[in-house]
Amino acid sequence: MAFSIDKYHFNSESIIENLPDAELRLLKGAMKEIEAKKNKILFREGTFPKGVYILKKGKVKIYKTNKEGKQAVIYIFRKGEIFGYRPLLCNEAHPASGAALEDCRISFIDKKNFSLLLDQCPVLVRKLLVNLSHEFSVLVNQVMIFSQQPVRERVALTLRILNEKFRGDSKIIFPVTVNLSREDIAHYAGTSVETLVRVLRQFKDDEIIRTQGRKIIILKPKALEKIAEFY
Amino acid sequence: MAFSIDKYHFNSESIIENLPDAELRLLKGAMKEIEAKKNKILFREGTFPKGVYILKKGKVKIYKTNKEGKQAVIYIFRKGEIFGYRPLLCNEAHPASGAALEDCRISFIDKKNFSLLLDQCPVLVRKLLVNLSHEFSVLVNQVMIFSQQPVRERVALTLRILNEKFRGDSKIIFPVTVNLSREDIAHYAGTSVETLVRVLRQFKDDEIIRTQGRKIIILKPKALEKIAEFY
DNA sequence: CCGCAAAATTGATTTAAGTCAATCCTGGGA
DNA sequence: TCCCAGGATTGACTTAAATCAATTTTGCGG
Repeated sequence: MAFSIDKYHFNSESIIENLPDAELRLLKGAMKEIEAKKNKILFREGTFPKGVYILKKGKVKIYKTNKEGKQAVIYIFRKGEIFGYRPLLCNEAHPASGAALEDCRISFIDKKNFSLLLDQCPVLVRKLLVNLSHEFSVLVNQVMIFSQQPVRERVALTLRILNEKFRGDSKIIFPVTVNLSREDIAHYAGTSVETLVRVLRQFKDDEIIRTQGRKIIILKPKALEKIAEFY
Repeated sequence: MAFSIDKYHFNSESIIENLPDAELRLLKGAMKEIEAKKNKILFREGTFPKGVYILKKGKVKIYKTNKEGKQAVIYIFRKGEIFGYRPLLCNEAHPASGAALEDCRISFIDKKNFSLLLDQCPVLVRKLLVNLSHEFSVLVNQVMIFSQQPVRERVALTLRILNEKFRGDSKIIFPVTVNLSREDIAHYAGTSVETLVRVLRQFKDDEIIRTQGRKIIILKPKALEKIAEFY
């Protein structure tokens, strides 16, 4: 089976894009524009959701903190992605926290409006269902990787995913510059900072990546796919 | 935060239970009863879904196999649970395989009928959306655990989950007898058979569990929760 | 543009858990 | 009921990755 980034990437942008006019109007009407500075926490694990977020600019990380204070990054959202609606749908607390990795611009739909939207927009409901199904597959893949793959493979996959997250809108795929702390990357790959750095060094020696200060420039995303490929 | 098994357990039974009469009739009309002997593979990872399964009797494991042939058990379904509909909704291949752990009786709804059902049953669609949201939270928790927790904690949680899966319908909660191969349990906990057995030995010495042949009798599910609790 | 605290890197050491190997048990089939 | 192959268990050893510790780099705030 060939590598496909879709197995590890949600791409929820299409939800809003292909909505019928009537539903789109309702959706836009319910939106409120908000700003979030870098490091701003949008919601905390264990709290009940206040609404839905659609990211217009910037990046947001979803993470869990264990009792020793160690973080596990579950997912990173890029521009265009919609999030925070899941726990709202099933009336549960957020299973994880969300924080801005960069200065963000966000369209926010509050709980009440979102609930009304769901009643009035059957196409939206179906689209959310489809999206959630795909997101689920992504998580299944992630569980498998964490439970089975060694750190080199995990880091390779993480970088390949970040390549997707940090590439611009243009079709020119590389080289992509990833601007994220070693700590966040390590926690995304499920390893320690030191171990991450050692793997990065290997990749540098193999000329798969290059670094510029703390930025990582991905030279050969295909090579990363090859390392991460387990099927 | 107190331990709650719901964080690790889907409990999709309610989907069918509280459906309006009209939708329930449609659903029942679309169902076909099938049998599956122990070890029968219902669907294979990478193939396209043929329909939806509602488990009437027995247990089914969902698992992925990596290129070295090693399995990761993602989830175990018990009587009453509905599965296999996710990839159908988003038109994707199954991300994992499904196999009967015991002789099973299953209600099956084929792809075409299920699609018709979705168009005619808005309540069902909403219920599936809610269920999927909850399942997602469960997976998020699982990713965190695998990426951060040591093997003792993982095994404790796995046993606590199996306690839930193998308890009967009665409200008498314990002692529950878990009848599953060491291999399946190890793959569920994301460890090797030998390591699993060593942890089981500790739990036996601590009188948290007892074994009878290959069966595991869970004496103190609360103690397992305590070990598994990370929040 | 300078200083410095925080972040990144590298090296040394420890440790948790996997692997390999040998033996024991057990439950299903003849 | 007994046999025995596959499953479970235990012990010895290896290894991957975490932790600890010291040093270098970097980019932000004044």
